[in-house]
Amino acid sequence: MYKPTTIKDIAKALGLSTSTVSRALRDSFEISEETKRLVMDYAEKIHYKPNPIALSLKERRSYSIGVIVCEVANSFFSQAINGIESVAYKKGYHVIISQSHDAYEREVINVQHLANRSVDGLLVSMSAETTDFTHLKRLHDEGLPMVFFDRVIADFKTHKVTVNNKKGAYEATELLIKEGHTKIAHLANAPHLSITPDRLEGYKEALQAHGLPFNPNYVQYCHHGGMIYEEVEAAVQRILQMPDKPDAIFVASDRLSTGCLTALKKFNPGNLHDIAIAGFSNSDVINLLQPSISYVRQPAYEMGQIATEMLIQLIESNKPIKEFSNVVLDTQLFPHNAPPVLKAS
Amino acid sequence: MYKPTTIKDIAKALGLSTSTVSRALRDSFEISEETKRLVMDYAEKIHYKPNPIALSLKERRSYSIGVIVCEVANSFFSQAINGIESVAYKKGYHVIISQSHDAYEREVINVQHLANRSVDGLLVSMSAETTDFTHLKRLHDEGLPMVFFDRVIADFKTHKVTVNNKKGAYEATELLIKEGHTKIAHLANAPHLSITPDRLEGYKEALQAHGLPFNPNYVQYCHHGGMIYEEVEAAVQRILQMPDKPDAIFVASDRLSTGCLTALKKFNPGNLHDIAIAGFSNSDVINLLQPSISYVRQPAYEMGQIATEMLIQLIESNKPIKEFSNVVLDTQLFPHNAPPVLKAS
DNA sequence: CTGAAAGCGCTAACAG
DNA sequence: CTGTTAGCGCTTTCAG
Repeated sequence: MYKPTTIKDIAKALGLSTSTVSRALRDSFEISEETKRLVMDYAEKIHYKPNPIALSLKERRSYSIGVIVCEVANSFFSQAINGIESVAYKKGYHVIISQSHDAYEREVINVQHLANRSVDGLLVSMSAETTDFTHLKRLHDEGLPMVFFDRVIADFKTHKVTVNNKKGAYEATELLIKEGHTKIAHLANAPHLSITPDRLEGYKEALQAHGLPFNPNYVQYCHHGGMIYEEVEAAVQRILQMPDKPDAIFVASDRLSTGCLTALKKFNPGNLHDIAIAGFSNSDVINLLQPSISYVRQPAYEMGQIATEMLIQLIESNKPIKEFSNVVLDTQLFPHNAPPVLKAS
Repeated sequence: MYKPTTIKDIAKALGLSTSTVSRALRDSFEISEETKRLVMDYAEKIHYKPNPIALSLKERRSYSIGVIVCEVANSFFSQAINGIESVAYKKGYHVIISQSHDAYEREVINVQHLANRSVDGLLVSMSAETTDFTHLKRLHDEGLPMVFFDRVIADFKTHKVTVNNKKGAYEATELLIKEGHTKIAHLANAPHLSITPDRLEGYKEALQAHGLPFNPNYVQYCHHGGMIYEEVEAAVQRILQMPDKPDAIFVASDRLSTGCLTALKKFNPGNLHDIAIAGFSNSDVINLLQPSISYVRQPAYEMGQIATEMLIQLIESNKPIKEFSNVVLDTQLFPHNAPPVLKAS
């Protein structure tokens, strides 16, 4: 059994009291240099490390923050996590990641698991399935700091970090229009996700601005956000089989974009450039894909950083915060013939 | 400030002692049904949740395991993490992920951070830069359970989970040979990583088995394992500019594979099928890449699962374990014209 | 059946 | 300058 050395061991070995040892280790001014040296040297020698759990219990905080995303095996989220981690570690916090796999039940369990006082705050991106927010609301009401990013909840009084989804969608759709496409379908994410209506709106506005009709049948939803490939394939198939077959698709997310390409490759192997694609994606191999696609990239790393800074500020503030900000960053559009981005952050 | 309810609050509210409440909550046989009901109902009503930190302090364990990988934004590792998470959560453990970014210093800091009694065990995949293992050795000697996966340390007495790297490399190289290539270069990972000599060996053996000469110049190392794109690009450039220019490349890892393709696309835009590629990769969009490549896939999810099961077994064993196993799984080869894998696990 | 008290490792008044 | 004591939330003897 792992039995780490404690302050008591040092005290006993040196014939001092635990409080003296504690103070010496924290370099307190009320301890003689001589004793400090003695204690420090001995602690060093036996590789003493304070027990963070005891500290947490005393200080009533764990210096850890929980992150809940749908999955880490997704470029957007893994980049966001890199951003989260970079500021968390810099400020002395651990990061505990958990995945909802876009399932409501998993989300509830994980949130419960993380909460219970084992994290000081939560960074949340909603699962695609979730429509009931009481599990989060309750914890938030009890005082657990939370910051939402990417997939947010509209009426939740806390900080949020998102991108301008409407604008990103508008630009992607407009690009397709400018390339000469007129029958543009939209492969959409789960309907109740915050990002879904925003992106739909941008898509619609771009059509309207360029005098193209909006055809509701052209919008196909994927309720599992691409987590189930078959669902994406079915949606793509519906699009391909429409009487008035689209000549382009605007795709609403990373996983949907790759799923869509896979499906197109399956249904249309000889004729990949039959349909143009523009979609949200943070993949770092997007430039290597075939058929080549235009894509909207979100500043995932920065989003993670900002959300974490906000959360830590919330955690470390001693007066209750009533004013919440909603940071909205811009996306970046990469037409499919643009030079490749060589490095993902 | 977040102030969760404690057992004391319940005791006070109900006019009981804390020990009675504690026992009632754990459904102890020595508490009357009536009292139990009273306590349970009230606890439910105020959403009482035991403080896991206090529990950890008492039980001297945290029910959390630390994972250290180079980065999560890498298909192999994010899939492995999914496997880790799936068994960890099932057995009631939290997973704390940290990334070394293939830098020695980060690895040391993170391992220290995780250890110190805040995790019950460690799941480790070495950083590409690390050559000194004392930070891990010491913790292990002090009794912290550890399991290595993928990138292991040869002389470290603990459980390990790897794939048959030599065989995977052999098969990939052989495939290139069977396709008619005779001048096969090898884009290799950092030299001191365990997987590097193994994969090099498989490459060499395949050449030899088919009567091809081994040309040491054909082996180009990337000391940062692809984390720095420029390094990969330079290596690819050296390969392309060789007097006896190779007609194929066997690439040793995920990040190198995509980096290699990006570089080829840059140097050779018109002539992508000039050089055939076969490489290790767990990307789920590999079938969409252009130029298309053959790839060796590792059972990342299973590796994560097995490693975690072993670790938890180590943690929960009360007698010290002296016999360690080295699980070696098989890789799977996908020729570049094979039907696509539709779902990543 | 229930309560009082000790202790997990650490810090922080409070005394000397 | 150093020691004693109490307490963070919880479980667990040990006493009733």
